[in-house]
Amino acid sequence: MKLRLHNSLTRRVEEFVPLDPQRVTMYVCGPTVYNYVHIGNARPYVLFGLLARLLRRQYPKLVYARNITDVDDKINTAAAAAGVPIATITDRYAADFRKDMTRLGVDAPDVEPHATEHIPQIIAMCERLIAGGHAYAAEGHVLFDVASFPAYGELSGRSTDEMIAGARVEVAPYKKNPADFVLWKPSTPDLPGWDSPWGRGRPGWHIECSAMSEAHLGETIDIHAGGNDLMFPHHENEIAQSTCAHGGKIFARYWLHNGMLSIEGKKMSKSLGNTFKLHELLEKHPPDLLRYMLMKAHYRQPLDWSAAALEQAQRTLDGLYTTLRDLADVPATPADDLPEEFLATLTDDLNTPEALAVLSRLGDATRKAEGREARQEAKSALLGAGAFLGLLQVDPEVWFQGATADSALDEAQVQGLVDARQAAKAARNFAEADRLRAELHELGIVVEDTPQGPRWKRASATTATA
RNA sequence: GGCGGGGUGGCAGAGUGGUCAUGCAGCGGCCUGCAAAGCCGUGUACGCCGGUUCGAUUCCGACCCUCGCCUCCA
Repeated sequence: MKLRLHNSLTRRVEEFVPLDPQRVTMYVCGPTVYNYVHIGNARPYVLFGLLARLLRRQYPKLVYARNITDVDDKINTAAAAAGVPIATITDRYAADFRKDMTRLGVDAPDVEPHATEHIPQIIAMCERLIAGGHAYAAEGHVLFDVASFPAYGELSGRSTDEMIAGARVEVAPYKKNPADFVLWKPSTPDLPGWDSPWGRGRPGWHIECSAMSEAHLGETIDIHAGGNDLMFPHHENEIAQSTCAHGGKIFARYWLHNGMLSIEGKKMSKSLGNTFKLHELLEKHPPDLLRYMLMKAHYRQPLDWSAAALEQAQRTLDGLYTTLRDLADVPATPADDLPEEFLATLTDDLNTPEALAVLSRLGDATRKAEGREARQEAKSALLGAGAFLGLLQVDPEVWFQGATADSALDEAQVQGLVDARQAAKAARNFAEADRLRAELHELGIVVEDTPQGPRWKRASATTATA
């Protein structure tokens, strides 16, 4: 398996060669837990979670870290507004985050470091940077000295000069250079803080990832991933801190960035407030649908979340589940051996749209397979590929008939109508049978006659606008 | 203004120097009491203009349009 990944550092797709196959390391920037995560946040966790799965097949010793940032000004604001300690806020939303990830079928990372549990490492890193001439203390702050790191701006393709020239933010008087950024900042008594050589304070935004990454994965890691909105300044600053703290050693060898989600064609962001909370979507839609939506476009491309797209995805999944339903009598378990063609799509820079195309072909092949063995094999392959993507593991009957949040069905009532229609048909009273079918249709139920008798399902259009 | 993505058939969305993406929707047919599901078949797709080439949607250049980042954000 040759894995190829797009490296933001070189802006090219490169073959992935780990530094040490016995210990492959990956770090994904996790959530800042001051609120529920939205569907856009979920994209990197689903996609890079899939990458971790893929890597683990070849490198069982993978160490995948996804942090929780639990100290931050937005958390302070939320805690102050609620009149509670920040831990009340962060514990709650971190727990919700984990729960939602589980529901979404995202594997837990190997390590889930919390920023507040790495304050000593953060302080130590600040001290090292100061000692190395890459940072300076001023008025209770510790600032990174951008001028001390000539490679600053390499990831995002900006030069320090440009950034200084184009600085739009008000420059704090204690900064040597407008582009210098905060590693540590002072806290007032009402804010959370820790004792440090520079007085009571708290970490800046970027330093925690550098410290946690170092603590759990080492000085040089193989893969660092996150949303492309983090490329600047967050990742740029991480590179600066870590590289300088480690005597110039490369920080992350492959940088992966996912594209942003939009909502009905409009930019989605927390600041604009047009976000869909993941936990709310999970109330309305099966995890399969949410995952399918996130995998439908390549991870580096922008992805528009819309009611129309949700509807299309629902129908596509219905089609695959119809195949599984039609082959319910074929015993099969998800195959561990993934079809070569399927694996090839994913190892090609995680081309999930191609993978989904292959999934459709596998569905087609499953439906067309003849003979007991061939049918079993085909179905196993379909289920196996589906399982890898986190799809198609629901019982088809549950998929089509199971209760959902927006419509609590009276199954006995439905069954009664279906039976009555069957009786009418047997009596060749087709007018009555059609009337009953129409009545079922009113309930959002579609009846299908099969050689084994009638079966029913919810109409696909159950995909309510999110 | 700087940096970086995009413009593909009705919609979504891959990909390729010359044969099919795939899904959804549509249309015709088979099947069906009628449907549904399934099956078979079906569509002058690659922003615009030049260039390279035997041949470009795919490579090069210009242009137009669009999105994101440059400030908290996955």
